[in-house]
Amino acid sequence: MPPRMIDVAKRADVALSTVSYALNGTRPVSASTRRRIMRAMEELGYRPNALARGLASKRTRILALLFPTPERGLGVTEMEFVTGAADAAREHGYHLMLAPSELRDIHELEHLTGQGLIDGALVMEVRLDDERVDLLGQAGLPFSMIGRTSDPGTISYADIDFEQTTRDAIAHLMELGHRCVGFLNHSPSALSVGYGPTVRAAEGFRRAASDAGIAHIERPCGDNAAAGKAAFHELRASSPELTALVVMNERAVIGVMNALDEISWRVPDDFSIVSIVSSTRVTEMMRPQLTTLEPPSTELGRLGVQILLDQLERPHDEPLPPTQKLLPCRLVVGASSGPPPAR
Amino acid sequence: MPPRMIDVAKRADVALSTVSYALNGTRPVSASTRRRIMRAMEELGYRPNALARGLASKRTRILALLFPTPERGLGVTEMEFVTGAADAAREHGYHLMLAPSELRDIHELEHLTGQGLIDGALVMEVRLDDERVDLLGQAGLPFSMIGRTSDPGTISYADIDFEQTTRDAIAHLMELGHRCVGFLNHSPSALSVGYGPTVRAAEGFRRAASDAGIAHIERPCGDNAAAGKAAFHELRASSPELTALVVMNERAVIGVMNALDEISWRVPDDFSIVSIVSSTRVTEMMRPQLTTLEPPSTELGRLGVQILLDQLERPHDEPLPPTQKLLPCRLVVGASSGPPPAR
DNA sequence: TTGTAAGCGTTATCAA
DNA sequence: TTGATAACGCTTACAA
Repeated sequence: MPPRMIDVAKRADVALSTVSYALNGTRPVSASTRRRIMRAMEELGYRPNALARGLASKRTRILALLFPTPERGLGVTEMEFVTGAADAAREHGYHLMLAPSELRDIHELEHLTGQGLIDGALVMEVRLDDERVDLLGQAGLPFSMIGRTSDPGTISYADIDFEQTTRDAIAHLMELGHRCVGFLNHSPSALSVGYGPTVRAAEGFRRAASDAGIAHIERPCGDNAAAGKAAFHELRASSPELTALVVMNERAVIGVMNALDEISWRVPDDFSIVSIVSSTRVTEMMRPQLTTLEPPSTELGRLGVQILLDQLERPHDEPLPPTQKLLPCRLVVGASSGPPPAR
Repeated sequence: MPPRMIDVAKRADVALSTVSYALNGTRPVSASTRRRIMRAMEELGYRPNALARGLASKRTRILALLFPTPERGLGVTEMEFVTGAADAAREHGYHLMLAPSELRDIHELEHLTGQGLIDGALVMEVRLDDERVDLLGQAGLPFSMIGRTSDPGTISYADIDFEQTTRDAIAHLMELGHRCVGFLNHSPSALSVGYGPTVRAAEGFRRAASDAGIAHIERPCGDNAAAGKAAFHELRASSPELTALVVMNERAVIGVMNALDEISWRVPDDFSIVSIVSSTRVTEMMRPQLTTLEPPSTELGRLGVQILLDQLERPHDEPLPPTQKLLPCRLVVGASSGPPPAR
């Protein structure tokens, strides 16, 4: 029912193929015929059929976004990955398809790649050792990651610079005078499955603390308020000299605040808190507003797509050096960090 | 390079079409040939090409999710719409494509619908009067809404029951003894562009208050803490008898809490707050934890897809009564609502 | 129950 | 600079 290319061709009085060439610029077309063709297209309200085009050209201009949906649901940061990626894709004339892939059903991934529906994939929530990445590699499907495996090799990625982020958090606290800073991480299970951010933040903190010449006290912590509260109490019992905490756990940090309340410590007078890799959308909701190292989530989403498209649109014979980028978090000073108490 | 249907046919020693019929169940195939075909498919690792299938059958099994990205970004609730929709789509063997559509670029929508790429669309963030909805209607593309226009007619939708939600909020507060309850809504601009939830919540609150025989005091409010704070002070100045506030504005509610702090009022002893249509993911982060009417976001996303698929998979000759569903929010009692003070 | 063949709407090769 | 026409990989009448 919608006009086809042949209809345009007839109306412009040219061959079908000429319309195709005019449309794609794959071959020179004289200015006058091009004009006629364009007019015909306008008049008919012609839109090229994406399926037919994809079938014939073997390029669909569709990208897949692989995102697992963890038990707890996704947060603001993840939403920003998605919108950033979707925006970037659109700007480049691509579509973004959502592929909710649990790590378990690798079959769905095979299904997806085998369908010939997508030109490439963007992988979110990457683990240090990630089957999906292996599979995509085997499938020969171009892809990039938001995050990275332990050994990315020649795979392109955009990730947060956790080394820098933990360093910045410690530096901020040391400038304020703190000399004993703890680190509250994500859950033990995130750590044990090798979730990238969890592992790298721990390593980064360790190194940064050691470089700064301060003791490093760290703990994983369940992703909920109760766990955060318990963790704080334990941390304080075992390390009473602690004057500040770097927290990479949005759900637990509230528990820490509650624990402080319980012992009538005020933030930041008696204790300082810096939340890392958490959106200000969230930390603004807390009182006092948390000092935060905010991840460039939207930017990471955009970058992930750009990196992928670089691969896709590079001529196949050229060498393709992977693009691997680490972006820093931005320090947003709130009201949860101040000089240590004179105890 | 990947195996095609003809390869399967040859290996199973049947005609190409028989493979197709076996695959789709469009026509009876004897058990034995079907077995041979299945085996051949397995052995070859055959995956049907989605593009070719779509081109020939005029059905792609791809759904579009239309979501505008407002200035402030999307929140947890919106993310849940997305994951719910994506999950439901996958369960039914469909793909979900993200179409970040600003209201302005109606052209992109035309582009999308004209491409023959999608079977139907799911529209998010619907306004009372929404061009996108009009356009989809004209384009003849099946679609459903999460939310609804002022006059949905025969368009299928799943939306929050704002009437019920505001009623529940007021009922909760009245049970506690409150007799003068105010309502803090979204921004004036959301109201003026006719954003569905904003308008309906206001209407719902008005009716519920009137039915309950209490005064209704309401105000729109900018989506940020400063505006929330100012709004509270103004509200209190003009209506000093207020003992509680129903708030449908996640970003402003923190400002209200700050304002209460300023005048040394404690929550809930001196003043109660009920946050409506906001995720517990967010209200759990606040101290005291807010009493909330939590929207069934994931469910709405799922339902939106199901409703759409009902339309799509119904035989075209049958009459198709639209499915229009309103879902209630769930009351989660936190620590921000209690009996009114004995002033 | 199975086979044959005509599309589906493009791209891209080969000629002119 | 342009035109025919063979793929692309499948669905679906129409025949047998």
